[in-house]
Amino acid sequence: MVCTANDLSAWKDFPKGLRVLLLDDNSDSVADLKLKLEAMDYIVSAFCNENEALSAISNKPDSFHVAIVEVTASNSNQSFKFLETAKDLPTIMTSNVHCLSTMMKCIALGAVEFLRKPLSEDKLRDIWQHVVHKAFNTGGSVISDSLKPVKESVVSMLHLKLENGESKNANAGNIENGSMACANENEQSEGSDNKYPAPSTPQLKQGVRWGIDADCQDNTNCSTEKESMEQDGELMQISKIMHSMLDDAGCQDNNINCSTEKESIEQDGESKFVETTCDNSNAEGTLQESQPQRPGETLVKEEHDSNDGSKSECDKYLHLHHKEGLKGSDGAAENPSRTSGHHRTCGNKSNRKKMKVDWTTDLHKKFVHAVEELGVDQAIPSRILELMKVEGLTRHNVASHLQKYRMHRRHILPKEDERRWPQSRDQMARSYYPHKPIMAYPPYHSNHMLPPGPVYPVWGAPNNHPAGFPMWGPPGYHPPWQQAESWHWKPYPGMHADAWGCPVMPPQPHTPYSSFPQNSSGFHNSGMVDNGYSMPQSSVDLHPAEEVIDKVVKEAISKPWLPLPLGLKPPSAECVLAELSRQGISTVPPHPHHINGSHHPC
DNA sequence: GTCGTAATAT
DNA sequence: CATATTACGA
Repeated sequence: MVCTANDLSAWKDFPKGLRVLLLDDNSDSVADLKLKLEAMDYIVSAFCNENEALSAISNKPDSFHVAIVEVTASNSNQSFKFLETAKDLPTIMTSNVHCLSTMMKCIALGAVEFLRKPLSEDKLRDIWQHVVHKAFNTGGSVISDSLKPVKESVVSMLHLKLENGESKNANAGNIENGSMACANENEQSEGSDNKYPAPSTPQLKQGVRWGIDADCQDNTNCSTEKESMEQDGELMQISKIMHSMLDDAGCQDNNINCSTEKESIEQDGESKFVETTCDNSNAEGTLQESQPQRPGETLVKEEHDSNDGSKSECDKYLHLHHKEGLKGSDGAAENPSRTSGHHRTCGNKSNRKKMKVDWTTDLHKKFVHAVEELGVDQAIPSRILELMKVEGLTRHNVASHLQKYRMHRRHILPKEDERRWPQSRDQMARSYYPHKPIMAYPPYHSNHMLPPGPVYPVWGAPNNHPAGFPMWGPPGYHPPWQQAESWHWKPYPGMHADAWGCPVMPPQPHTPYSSFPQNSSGFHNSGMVDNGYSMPQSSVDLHPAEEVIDKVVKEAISKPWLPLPLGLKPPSAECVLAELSRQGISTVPPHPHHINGSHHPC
């Protein structure tokens, strides 16, 4: 066993106290069995007569947890009668007669198992499984008091297992809350022989299996592979129980959804999903637009995706509720379907896993907004995540999105810059001056600057969204400051046309970067190249400066093959050589300015 | 451990 | 395709 010492101790006497009804016409056989069972700490009540046994259970239905009944050619009818009568008692049939039809009949009549005689200790040792099985398969609410302790013990043991063992799943602690209504975390098991009160409530018959899943009602998946395999080793059993519990927990935990089949539930705290899926919590349909639970808060919702029954696969997608209707914003338009679509998709079984975030317009807006608030350079996943306040989003999601976001910006901005400061390329390349024209380019520049024909791939191509909006488009609303969302390509339709000529920027007087540097006096020419010193003040806050510049430079250097900015003529080889030699000659330019001046030759 | 990045997987 | 995941370096 994979148990640790603790586990072993826990398991060791687990069955202790379980009451076994033994029925066998042969007194010798009975005595033998009784001894064996008692040696295993079962409490045995032996009967050699069906009637006695029947009366015993009828008088005290909850006196036993499990029964072992021998069936012989001669007493078969009585045995069957017992079986039928004691339906609520897990009954193991045993016989020397290994007749298939007899075995079949026993099982058909409700026997939980048929054991061939002789009954070795190995066969007897684990009969408790049936008790546990029953305990866990009884409708959660109806579980008998007598079975509760059993369940509790099992849960406790599983706890140990979970905690000590490999799969420490966060939910472990909650297991009992979820599925097992009655379980408690106490480890009370050992000790008295009466640990397990006999069953008092007639319970369901075997059929129900993992009824525990009750919570996950609508889902077919929930029951997926619960095939029956009663007599497997305890590992099997445990495994099943664990799964069941975990599933259950999953269903309840409204944070978690489906996972792919990677049963690993570890899933650390990071990813949680908001809308739970077990369709219990809140019907998204209802509240979706009505009102955000928290202002500005966005929920992410899942979409059941391809959860074909068989596969446990069940990717969900996060969606935000468009509750915060930004007016008219594109948001509304985009996939409405999802919003109200199906919710359910309970994360059944093992599925609680990765979800895809659907970066809808609104969600993206939030993202952008967060980025803006943080400042482009200070926007880091964790902070963004905080600002976004979108449940269910993980840092990874944001990081991933941020990565993409940055890439796009990089692609676009740099070009603009270069256009603006044509020469910069050479200069920078020479490591002249990393120093920037401080004028960080206002993010939105990109909007305007974009070449009429998208030279570069545009991020949120309209096709993405049904609505036809580029997700990036900041259609109506612009966050206070820079619209970093320059992402979108055409925030201001029509305006961008003049990319070059006029910065058609949205009126943003207060914006740090209110005007385009391009024309403005020496912006790049003089200022930038040289010591970042001189210029800086003018541009004041232009924070983006350094970082951005670096990026630009990097880009230019690393991707010389990219089209040069408009109006920029690639430096001729001569030019470059000349420049180099010049520098070489001049050695270290005493004064940066000097160098600058010499720069323009091209 | 987070963050950024790129490669890769889904 | 858009994202997620992973791995690696900082």
